[in-house]
Amino acid sequence: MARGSTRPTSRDVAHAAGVSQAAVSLVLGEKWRGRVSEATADRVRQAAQELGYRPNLAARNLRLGRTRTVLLVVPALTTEFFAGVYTGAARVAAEHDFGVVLYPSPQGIGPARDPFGSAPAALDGVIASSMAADALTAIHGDQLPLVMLDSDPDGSLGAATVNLDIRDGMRQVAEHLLGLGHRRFLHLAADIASWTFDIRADELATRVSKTPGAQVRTIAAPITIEGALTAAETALAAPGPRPTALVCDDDKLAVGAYKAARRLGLRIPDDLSITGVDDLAIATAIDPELTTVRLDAELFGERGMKALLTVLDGRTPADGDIPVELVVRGSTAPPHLP
Amino acid sequence: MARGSTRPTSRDVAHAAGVSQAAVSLVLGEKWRGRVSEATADRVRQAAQELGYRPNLAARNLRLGRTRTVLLVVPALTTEFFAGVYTGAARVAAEHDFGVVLYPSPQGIGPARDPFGSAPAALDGVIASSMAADALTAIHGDQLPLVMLDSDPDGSLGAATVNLDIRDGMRQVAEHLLGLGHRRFLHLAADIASWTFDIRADELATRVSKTPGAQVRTIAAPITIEGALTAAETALAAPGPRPTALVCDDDKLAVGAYKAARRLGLRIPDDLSITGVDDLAIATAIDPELTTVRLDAELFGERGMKALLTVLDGRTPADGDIPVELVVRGSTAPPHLP
DNA sequence: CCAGAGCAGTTATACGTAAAACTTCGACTG
DNA sequence: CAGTCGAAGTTTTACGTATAACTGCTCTGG
Repeated sequence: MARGSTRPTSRDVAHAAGVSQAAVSLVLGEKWRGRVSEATADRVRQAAQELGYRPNLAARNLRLGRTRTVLLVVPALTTEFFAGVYTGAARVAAEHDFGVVLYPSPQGIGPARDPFGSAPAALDGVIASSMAADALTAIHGDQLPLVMLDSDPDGSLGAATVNLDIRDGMRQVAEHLLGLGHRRFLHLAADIASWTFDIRADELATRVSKTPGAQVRTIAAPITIEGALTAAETALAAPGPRPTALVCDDDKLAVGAYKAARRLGLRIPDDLSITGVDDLAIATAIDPELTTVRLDAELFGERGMKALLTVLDGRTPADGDIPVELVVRGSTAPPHLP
Repeated sequence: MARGSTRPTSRDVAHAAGVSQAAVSLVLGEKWRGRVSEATADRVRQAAQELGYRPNLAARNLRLGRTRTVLLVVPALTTEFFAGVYTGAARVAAEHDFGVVLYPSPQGIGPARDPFGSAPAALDGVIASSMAADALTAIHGDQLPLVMLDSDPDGSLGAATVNLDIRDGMRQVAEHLLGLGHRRFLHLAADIASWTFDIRADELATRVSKTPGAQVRTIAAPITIEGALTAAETALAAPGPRPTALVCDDDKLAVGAYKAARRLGLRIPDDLSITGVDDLAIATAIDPELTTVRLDAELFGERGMKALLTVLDGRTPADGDIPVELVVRGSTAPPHLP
């Protein structure tokens, strides 16, 4: 109060309590057992309370060389999926007295100024989605303990990986549709180079090729409703026998596919079965509701944070993919025989 | 390199370049005009490059007492709306060499450990959505320069405000529906206490009450599809004359209303006209497409950041609401006469 | 009666940076 | 030729914290 408008420091608290700055640090750091008397500790806490003291993080971070803060790098925040990942990661972080800061890979902001350009000094580690891998170089995460989400375990040198078992998810989709009798597949793929999408394509192709008479064609589209709409419309309107099942890499693409089908006068699921991946809110907002692979985003975030904490602890995280589950709804049915 | 695995400091660079640490700071801080010769500056830059030097942010922040980092506080990241706000804010921030960090008001994480508990020392300012006002106390934003988004200009003591002209948006909705001939309105309101929703209710009630024979009933629901579905279903199934127009506080609520209508066998827009607010992706994903009030989220973020920069500059930001626009689509039509 | 051991603190230092204040030296001015 | 000035640095200090190392002081056991 006496020093104008600057925030009180531990020295101010010390002065108010009639002790040294070191004593304040000991008491507030909960490291005072056997060093400071109960009575003095009370005085210190009282003084800190009255002055509204809060430690200066910059100073603490400098002193300790650690920040108990990790960065979560995600693709542009376009869906609630990464909101779930954040929630899970933040929950586990809180249990270990860590904080999580979000860095959505900026669209159109460019590398002009990246807020974490020199952040390795201010962060203890990074959790990054492989879909935002491009942002990683800008962030210089190389110097930091790093956990990759949904990334090729072999390709990510040294970094720990936490993956959803998306291969199994795609297996479930393929078996569901093949079991219904579908043979002509169209795969509406995301046009992003990422392990998680490569796996989808690979698994679908593998399963289909094992079934006699079944075939799959793949088209790529940007993960936006409009992009998917355009791509699906041209593919479905193409000459030759029309596919009876449209497998989409995620729910957004599926929504675009719905719109394409509507434009072409195709009925779902009678003329065309459609599946997605994610199980976002839109999956049940559309009519008919979407058959899709449910991904547990929160668990994904939790596992990512736990893995990072393990790395920070100097140990190697055990791996093991996170199971996923096919949710069958109204957008899939046996194909109409021509 | 010689010092083991620790990151190089400005002192290491100085040693490598054969100058003092101060010289390094001058050169790299671009403050060396007339203080250091061109040749020496080159040597310093070269050495920094070779060592891979990057300044320690904690030390810099401590020294300067500023961080050029602001915090954006948003409600739980459930829609792409706040992704747009972030994008806009980050773009303006980048132009001024600032960084933006996201703090999604945690759901279910509780105040156990909030990563910004003592952050005032590590942040220069805060931009907060009024929908996340509860998180603000946890963040102790009171001590920091603060800009509120969509908050009551009178109620937010001292803090600057940036608002969407949502009152005008609701006026457009009301006039559109009244013009179509609707007289029995149901208002599906968000159950969050926030200026931006209060204004919606107030404006709608005002406009409707000015029209002879028109009336509006209001029900509140959580801003989730399920919550809206339940609330809308009970309200629409209630005895008495059914409303012909359902005005929703945002697009998510509208999606819930669509599902309720579908369950009750009501056709949109023949039996029921529905409107939303936001113009999210789902607005055009559903069938029929939703008549809604388009909010320019990116512009909102830009204006918020600009206002904060003005405050940080010691000046008072000029206000002026951001215009919004009604987008008429297929979910509204004249009421069927009974 | 004195060595040693707790107790209850204090003093001093380091983290890495930015910048104010100082130094050195040659060139120029009156 | 004394004095001044500018260039090109260097030395020093401060930011606020955490903690290692130190200081008295009081007991206690042998």
